[in-house]
Amino acid sequence: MRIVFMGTPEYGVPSLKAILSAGHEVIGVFTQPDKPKGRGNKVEFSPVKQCAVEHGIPVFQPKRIRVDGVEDLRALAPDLCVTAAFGQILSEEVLGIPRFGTVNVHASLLPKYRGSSPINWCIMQGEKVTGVTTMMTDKGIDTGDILMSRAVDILPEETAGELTVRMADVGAELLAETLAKLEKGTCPRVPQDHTQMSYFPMLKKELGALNWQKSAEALANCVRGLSPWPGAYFTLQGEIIKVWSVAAVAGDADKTPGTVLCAGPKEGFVVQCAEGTLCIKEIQAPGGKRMDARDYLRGHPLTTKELESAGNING
RNA sequence: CGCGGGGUAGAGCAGUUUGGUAGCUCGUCGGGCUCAUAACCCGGAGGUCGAGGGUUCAAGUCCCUCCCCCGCAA
Repeated sequence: MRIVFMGTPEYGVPSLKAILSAGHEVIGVFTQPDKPKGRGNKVEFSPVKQCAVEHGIPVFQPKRIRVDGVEDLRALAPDLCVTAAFGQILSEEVLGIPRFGTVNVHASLLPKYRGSSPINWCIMQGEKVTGVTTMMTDKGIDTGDILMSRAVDILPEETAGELTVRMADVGAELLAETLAKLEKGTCPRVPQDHTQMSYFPMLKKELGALNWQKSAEALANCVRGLSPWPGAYFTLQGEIIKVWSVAAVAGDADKTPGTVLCAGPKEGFVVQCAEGTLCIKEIQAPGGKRMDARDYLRGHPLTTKELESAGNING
């Protein structure tokens, strides 16, 4: 088939490669425009664009595909469009261009976890299992008919970043199978059970503020689910401390949530939560690099006063 | 040339403003004390202060160049 692929971050790359190695003709790749990125504001290609360039595939980078990408897409006259974390919403006009429609590789078991960051939200909600779903895109957000899906276990300590890498591969496999079945005309297609749906919004920085009024368990999920981006954090002595890894410990110390129970190179860094206590393992101070919380405390000792007053440490 | 923080002992930091023989916490090694310890006491090793050049009687500290790390914004 003549396929147009749309995707942007790392997550989409395995899917693009899967389409290619399945022998399909990828006649164009749409990806987000190049933007100055990172330190020094250097312009960098998106991972998907990089892959496309390596394979000599024409790249299109409209600011808004439904406005200034329509003509390019129409000119390509694709049989099918495939999207995987493209980052733009397709209009009905765009969806109407490919003969056989548009297939999306979504990183959740639909109709649960619709939205742009399903992997993060699954972990934050404490899910043990998630999955990938291939679906026909329609005008709603992740509301189209389901083609195929495959479950993926969420490992106990797994971060969103790590899980994303695995999901991208599973998604690529599932996509290959879906395309094969579509070609043969044997692909299942069932509408979503909209009564079972859930939708989660885009990630915001503020989501990472650790709220000690929650349980240690919930906070641990939050840290995992927001790693590596946007990251969880709390403030200490006026500085934002990014939290990379923690461990929820059962048992209460009968203190106000937010109280630092201990903080030292030997004792470790433990904070009282609404339920249970949270051992803070890896942190990162402004301008510094990621390090063991105990290493940080060697150079930044907390006074007894700070140790005993709740509220000195908060989101 | 987007904004900013930083590179000092194995680890984390102070010291740089007001140049003058390098310090703290921890680890490590040796010894001691204790039923015991994330405990305590005594002693020791370990640093070309990111690199190069300059100013000076004297540079971690002042000036110039370069390399590397990190955060924000996007």
